[in-house]
Amino acid sequence: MNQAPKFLDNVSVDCVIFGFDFEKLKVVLVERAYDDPLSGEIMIRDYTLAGYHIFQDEDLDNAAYRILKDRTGLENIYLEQFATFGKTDRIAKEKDQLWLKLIEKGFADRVLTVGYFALIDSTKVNLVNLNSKIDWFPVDEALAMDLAFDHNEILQKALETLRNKVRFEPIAFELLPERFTLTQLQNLYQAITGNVIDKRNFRKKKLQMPFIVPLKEKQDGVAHRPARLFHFSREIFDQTRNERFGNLF
Amino acid sequence: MNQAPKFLDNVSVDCVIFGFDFEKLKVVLVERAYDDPLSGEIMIRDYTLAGYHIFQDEDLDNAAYRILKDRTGLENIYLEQFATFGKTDRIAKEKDQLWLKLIEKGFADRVLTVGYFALIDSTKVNLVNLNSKIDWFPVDEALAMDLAFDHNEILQKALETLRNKVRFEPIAFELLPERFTLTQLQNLYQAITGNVIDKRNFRKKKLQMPFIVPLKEKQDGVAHRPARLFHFSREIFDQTRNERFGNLF
DNA sequence: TTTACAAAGTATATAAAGTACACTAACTAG
DNA sequence: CTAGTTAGTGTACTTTATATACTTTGTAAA
Repeated sequence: MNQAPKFLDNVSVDCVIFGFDFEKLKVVLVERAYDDPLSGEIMIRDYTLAGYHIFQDEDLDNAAYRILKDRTGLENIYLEQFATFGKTDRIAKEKDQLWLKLIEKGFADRVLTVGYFALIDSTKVNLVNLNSKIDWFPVDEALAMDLAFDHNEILQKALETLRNKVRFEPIAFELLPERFTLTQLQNLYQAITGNVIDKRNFRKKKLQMPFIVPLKEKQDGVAHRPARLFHFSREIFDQTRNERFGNLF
Repeated sequence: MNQAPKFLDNVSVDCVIFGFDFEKLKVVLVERAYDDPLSGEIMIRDYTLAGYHIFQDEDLDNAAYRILKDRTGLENIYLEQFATFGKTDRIAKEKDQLWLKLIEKGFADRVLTVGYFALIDSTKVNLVNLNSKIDWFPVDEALAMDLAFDHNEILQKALETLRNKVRFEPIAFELLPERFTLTQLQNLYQAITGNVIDKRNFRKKKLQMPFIVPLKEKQDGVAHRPARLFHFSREIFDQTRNERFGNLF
């Protein structure tokens, strides 16, 4: 509205970047801090998702990829749009208004944001500080924090989408290194869904999925019997996919 | 950008309104027509989804509900946001540019649109002409037409979302009258998914779902043995829902 | 009132998938 | 060589999915 026409006025993108540390599901948050330059008083200190505005001549999906690359250095990452948030009061909290006044001057007061979630192998990434501190947080902790804007809601929805999708699509592998053990995979599913899974049944089922291919290598550097490594073959998955059609409510 | 600040500049909403005529899945399309006022030559004559701009002080979801009410007169309809479309060239086709120049003067040249799909009992609705003709079209025919803007893509994505969701959530009932026969339900599933379903297995399964409750009434006015009527009880569904957790890729 | 038509309604056997459950094997570290 | 830790495995049972064809019940027309 009152900005050089470099960005779209009423829309932004927020990325929920998920990772897995072999124990818990994690998410990338960016610190939002403002200290009064005179008194030094802490006025705002909290966290946001990784978001940004959209350039005029930029495809929506590309804006999300750009944010992801800027923050993680990574390209060719699993990235999926999951929802758009457009309540009129989504940036109306007091601290958010203060922030917009102090820092992000000149943007419209009505901004919808398009939410994307990314799944990354967090063993491969070094988060990039662009002026603001950035770090991994356990998703459950992040949800218990008072995040900026409506980012709690966005994170919650991203998590729900992930929980649902992981049941029907082979996307969990995006959160693991290329070579992983079945225990790691099981722990990942447990971390995402919050359910406890029976080990023998889990392994039986995975072992009969042809796209989960056993490798000759085993883990090393562990102080116990090393586990066999596996990898997920998308080629085999695509070839053998069969759309069971049981459920139909 | 160059409009009184009544609408958001860079965002709109499009509704994919699905219905079912007991044979095929249908969708509401709105005619987009422009005849040269001098020569009378037909310059544009095609169809769009039901869309509109978003008011400054209007929640995104409400914009979708408003569009739905304006076009169908109905409230309390099943409505779900499914995706946001933001390619830079999504309104760049020649006829779309012509349309924007002739009719929708003054809107930004970069507009993202948030897609919603609605499921309505089409026996209950009279579509409302607001200047433009509006009608039901079989979804397969609509997809074969050259719709305005990127509306083919939007419709396609809506259909995919519906096809997926109908397998895991009891939403198909939204497309039927309150009281329906099992054959109607089966035809609906077949229309949505494109699959043929075995009658005996289908009925066996439905009859053991406690939330599909048989009524005493039967069909009438049919020239053959009348079928028993059923209705879907959301209360029973909510009480008896059990989240099976088998699939886990 | 009989007959033809049309859709409703029904059962069983087999295969596949999900679930519950506890011990032995292999490796490392001290 | 012993203790500690995780890897790895099989069976019985239950539930769900799938394949398959004939009888019943109503209307309409002869």
